[in-house]
Amino acid sequence: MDRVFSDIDSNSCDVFTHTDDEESRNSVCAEQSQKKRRRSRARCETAVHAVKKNRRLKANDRERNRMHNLNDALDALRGVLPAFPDETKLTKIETLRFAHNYIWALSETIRIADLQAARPGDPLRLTDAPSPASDSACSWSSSGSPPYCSSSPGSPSTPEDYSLLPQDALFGFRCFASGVY
DNA sequence: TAGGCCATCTGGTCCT
DNA sequence: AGGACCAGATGGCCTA
Repeated sequence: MDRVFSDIDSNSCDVFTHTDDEESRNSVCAEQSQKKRRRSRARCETAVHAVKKNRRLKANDRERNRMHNLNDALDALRGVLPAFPDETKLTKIETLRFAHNYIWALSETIRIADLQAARPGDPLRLTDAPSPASDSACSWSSSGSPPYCSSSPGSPSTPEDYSLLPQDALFGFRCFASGVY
């Protein structure tokens, strides 16, 4: 902000410094010069204000557009996530958490399918599943939002939960992201 | 009415 | 120098 003032002062307002010596030599015109200076200063200040205001408005506009782009991306993300017809729109944080968990569920689906393909006829054991996320890896946000697992997002917390995988898990993760769990 | 969510404004910092 | 990004502040709207 101070940069704006210095820019103006060093360009359009430098008349203040350049006229000082002349005024001291011509005392008759001192009062007139002072009035002139005050008017010039007032003009400069309003000009500075206008420049500052204009830059601010432009910055606000860019910021608005940036946030709109961000919201468009979130809408696109909501669009590719499974949803029920009568469901209310996911909030921003829910969308991000659900997407996180959804990706995890899909990768688990692929992994289990690969295991079954590699060992046909061999029933999948719980020991084949990855270690469930420890409770310490999950945290509640201060706002009371649903828990979020940083290590293995949305991964079931108990071995029994793996019975949900893979298809049923998607519903569970949705509820998880929405705080229904 | 309190709390959650959201849009917007704003000033600071970093990057090109 | 100007734009992008970020975080804090503020006010409006909605719901339990």
